[in-house]
Amino acid sequence: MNDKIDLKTQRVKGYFLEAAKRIILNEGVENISARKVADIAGYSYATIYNYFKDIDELLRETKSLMVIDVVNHMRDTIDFSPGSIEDITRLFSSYVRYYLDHPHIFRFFYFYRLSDSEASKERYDFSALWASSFRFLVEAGSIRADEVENCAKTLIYALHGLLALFFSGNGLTEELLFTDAGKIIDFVLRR
Amino acid sequence: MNDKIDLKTQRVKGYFLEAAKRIILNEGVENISARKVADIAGYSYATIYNYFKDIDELLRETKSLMVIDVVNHMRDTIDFSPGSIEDITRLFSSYVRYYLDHPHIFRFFYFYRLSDSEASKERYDFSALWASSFRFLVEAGSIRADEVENCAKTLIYALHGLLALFFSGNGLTEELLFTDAGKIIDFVLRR
DNA sequence: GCAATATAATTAACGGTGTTAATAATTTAT
DNA sequence: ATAAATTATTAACACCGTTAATTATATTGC
Repeated sequence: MNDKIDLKTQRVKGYFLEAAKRIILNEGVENISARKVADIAGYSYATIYNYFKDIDELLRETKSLMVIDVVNHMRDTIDFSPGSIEDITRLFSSYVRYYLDHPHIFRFFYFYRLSDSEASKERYDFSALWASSFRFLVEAGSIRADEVENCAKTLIYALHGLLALFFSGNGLTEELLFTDAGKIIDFVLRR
Repeated sequence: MNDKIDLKTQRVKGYFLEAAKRIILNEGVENISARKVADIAGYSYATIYNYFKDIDELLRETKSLMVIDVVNHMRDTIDFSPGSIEDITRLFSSYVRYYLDHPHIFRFFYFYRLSDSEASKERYDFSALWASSFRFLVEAGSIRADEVENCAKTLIYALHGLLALFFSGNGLTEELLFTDAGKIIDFVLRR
């Protein structure tokens, strides 16, 4: 009986989470509000507080769902076993392109501060995944085996820095973003 | 006569700007409000709108002032003519340390989205400044002359990526930030 | 099936926000 | 000193997150 209640509870929570996701995707997290979420979900605004402690908790759970979405998308569309530097460039370009196509997602993930909690301690360490993609460079003699991790880290952080700078609106244009990204990938991998 | 009016206008604007700066520095931009700013400045909240189109304009001008402050601070405290890789490491460490000591400034500069305007097109391109700091590495034979710019860019973007990731609250600890920063600086400059 | 109970959803309200219009106070010009 | 222009203030509006009290719905025991 309790599991039936849980099922219903989870369903209603899902309505709110889906609504929040839609608003963030279309309008950005800065344009979300309890009223809007409740409207789309088909409930009154105060009902949210029967399922979430506050808006922050709603946003945290929404983020968890959206992270899964992004990871799935990356897995499906990006080839993580490159065989050449051009492949790696394409790989990183896809990554950058994804966030350029979905600016609200980037800004929600990396610019919007959720209050700290247990859940926020989840850390997704992709450096191992990236590093494995770089193995072929060792065999090709481009970099030493013990440099793989640092090489991957340098690239990831630099690209994230470029993206963050671009979305912060401090004057970095999309064109400059791509030329600098290319320069950096070249510099790190090809010298 | 008109310049006297302008002087007074600029003075009152300054009171609001100083108030905004103080709040951002102490509480962060997310805790600013027209009422708070006016309170500190010693005016009523609606008076702001005689001097600024809206809060966004107030924040944009506040940011301009704060950028000048940061640039001055960097000029005064950082030695931009390093003679060794250790010096460069120290240089970047100071840069990182500054923002770790002033998280509200970083978040205001890079996480808070001001609506686009003419003023927001100001772009501060530091890469030339950084690049000049790297000249000695060419003479020392560490990197080629045509690599200086890419080398500087890689480092700056990577460090900014690290900082952005840290302040976004996605699980990067201060400890990991410093170890990774060290690894990256080593990887880029020393191999 | 019906009453009692527990659960869920709603409305009303509070103190906060940015912003505007109407009003009051002050300074400037004649 | 009075008229005009400028500056500052208060009142109001529509929005926000959140809580308490109230209503509606569903579940339980008989």
